[in-house]
Amino acid sequence: MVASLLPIDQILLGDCLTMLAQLPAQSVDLIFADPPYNLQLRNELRRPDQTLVDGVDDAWDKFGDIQAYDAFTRAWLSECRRVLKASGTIWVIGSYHNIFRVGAIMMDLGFWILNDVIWHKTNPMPNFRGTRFQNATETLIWAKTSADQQTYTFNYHAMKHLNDDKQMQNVWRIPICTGAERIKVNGQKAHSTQKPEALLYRVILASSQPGDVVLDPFFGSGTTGAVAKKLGRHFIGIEQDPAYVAIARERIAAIPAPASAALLMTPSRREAPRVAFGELVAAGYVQVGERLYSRDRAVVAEVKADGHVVWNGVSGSIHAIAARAQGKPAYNGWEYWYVEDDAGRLASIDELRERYRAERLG
Amino acid sequence: MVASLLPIDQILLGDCLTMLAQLPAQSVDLIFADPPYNLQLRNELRRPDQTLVDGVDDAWDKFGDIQAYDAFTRAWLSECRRVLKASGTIWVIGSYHNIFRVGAIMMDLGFWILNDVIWHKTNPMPNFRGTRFQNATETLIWAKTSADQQTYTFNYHAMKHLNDDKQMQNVWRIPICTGAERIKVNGQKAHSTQKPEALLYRVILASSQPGDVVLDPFFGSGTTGAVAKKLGRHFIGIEQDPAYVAIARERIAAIPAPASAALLMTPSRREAPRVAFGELVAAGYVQVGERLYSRDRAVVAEVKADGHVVWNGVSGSIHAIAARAQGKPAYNGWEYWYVEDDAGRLASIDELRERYRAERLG
DNA sequence: CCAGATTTTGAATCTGCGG
DNA sequence: CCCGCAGATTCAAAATCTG
Repeated sequence: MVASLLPIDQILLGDCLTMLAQLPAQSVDLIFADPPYNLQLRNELRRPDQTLVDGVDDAWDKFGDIQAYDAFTRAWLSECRRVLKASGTIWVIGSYHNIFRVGAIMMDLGFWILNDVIWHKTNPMPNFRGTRFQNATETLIWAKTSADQQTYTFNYHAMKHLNDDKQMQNVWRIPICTGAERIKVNGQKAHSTQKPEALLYRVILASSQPGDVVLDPFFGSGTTGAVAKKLGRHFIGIEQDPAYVAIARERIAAIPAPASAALLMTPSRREAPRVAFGELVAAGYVQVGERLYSRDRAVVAEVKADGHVVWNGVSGSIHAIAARAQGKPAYNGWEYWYVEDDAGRLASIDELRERYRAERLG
Repeated sequence: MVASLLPIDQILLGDCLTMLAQLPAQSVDLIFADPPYNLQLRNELRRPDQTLVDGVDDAWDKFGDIQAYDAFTRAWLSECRRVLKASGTIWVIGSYHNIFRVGAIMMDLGFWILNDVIWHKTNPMPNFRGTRFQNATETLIWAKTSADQQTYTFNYHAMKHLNDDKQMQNVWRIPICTGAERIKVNGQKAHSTQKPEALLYRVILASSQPGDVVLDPFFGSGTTGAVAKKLGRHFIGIEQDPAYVAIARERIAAIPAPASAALLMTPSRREAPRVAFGELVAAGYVQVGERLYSRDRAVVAEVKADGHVVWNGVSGSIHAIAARAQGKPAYNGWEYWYVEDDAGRLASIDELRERYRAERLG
């Protein structure tokens, strides 16, 4: 739920640390942070045809020394940890110039890393000098607030669906932000490190629910806000440059209202209403005395009135008996047992449960 | 050149720090280090079929606390920096459990990072619990001894040739070590974390010359020595476990005199980029809530944010719903569904995929 | 002996709720 | 806090088995 005092769907103009300090503790569900990378470019870089590469030389990426960068990193990450709900998670993106320092500081502050996710760019800039491997990646760290944190949002099945129904890996092949998506002002890049919406799409879809509040303390051109709005999430942005704020406001305002909530959700099997096997018996979906079969019919059990089953004289839950019949320490009985229909075919009791849920539990 | 007092092509049995201290300063050309990752596994892990995962529970991966791990890391990296020639470079491999600490300490000691290289495993272990993204990577840091170091070995063209004559990226798709290459003792893994030779092949071929000395302070089963010998380099291994030393000695002794490098090369596999329908949604080629039509418009489905579609209240992949709508066991959804363009004409989603591939995947 | 089916396995910080 | 238990959860490649 949204706390009433939160500056929902707003961009706060000001210094990152100052503005973070004004947010209440444990108030946001998700944080995405794209901090300065502290690039240390020594000279201008030219392509083989001698044209100049337009690199990052913004004032916001200049720090006195590495200690100053560490201190700044520790400060904003500490504030983020305070502001994050107990159930929340944080994403931080960086490159090899800064991500190791960021990751070590996150661990020192108590964050517990869930994954390092590799953004593998499909169209990275070449290494013009032939002096190193082509740098085609940036790294995202996804973490919860502590090792002991019990629950956090991970829309496992949404990610699996996005990936052709196979478990999604921690390597994401996504193009850099170019073309119509890249915001330009007078023909120039409006922001030197604008992130692609496809990247935020995965971050937000994976680790938040519709209606959640997503905080981005380095809002820049507003990609986080734009995708949050498209996916029916609220956002809070912090940005110190008025020009970026103006660009982001205009960008987000132009986005139409999100699609219907149902299309934004991927229900988790874990959150489906729990059904005890005994409920199926009580409701007549399974009869007392009816036989349950393993898939190959080698194991046969009998249903008791209390929802337990009897096999070889042993009584127990569908799970306990399925485990015992296979000599395993545990087993999900819903996937093990079948009943015989009128035509003599086997039907899974998991399908019966699905039918019960649809017909009786809405 | 090889210093005469160096213990060339030998495995030194003993503690890593003690043995490193005995090596002369600026004496080796390349270091590859695979230190303990300090995994902190809390419970046993079982696969969905209840079989037990044989995890890493070796004594050598146990540290008192994170400070002890940092101190150890700083100590062996300092020694490595002393032992490395002014023209040498170092590789360190790790996972998200330790690589951020290792990277930060390397920077603190004065190492200058050249690349972070992602080992993208082609056959990683799944996340059996569905609680995170499948962890399919390990990270290598490649660094020179200081920012001011002028020269170092990088066989740019050898890498380019390995990669179908295109500049090699910092993402390497290599299988984990299995099959005949995986050393077994009494049918059990001889070492719990044996690295594939293909990985060391790239490391050594990229950053050393034939005749150079490659040092590995955590020698383990001796993959570094085996590949160094095959590629005509000298090695020095340090290993504290006599059992591992025996295994590595036998392994390396069985390797014949170096063959021509060309015979050892792993041909790079070119894979046609697989595109999930969800990618088109994430990239805005199809909108959330947009309608998909069968060719005759008799079947209409709606697009969800996760790339599944909804038809008659049933949700599933484009393939599953296309099959279901036709009463078939399976169907290729790419050939079944169409979207309506601005002029009201139907356009195949397969054409959209083609356009996406051309525009986004190069 | 071969093709196809089945089983095995891997550096993993891997559950949640109620009593 | 601990304990018990329902029940959700896997992919690619190699090895082994079967017909």
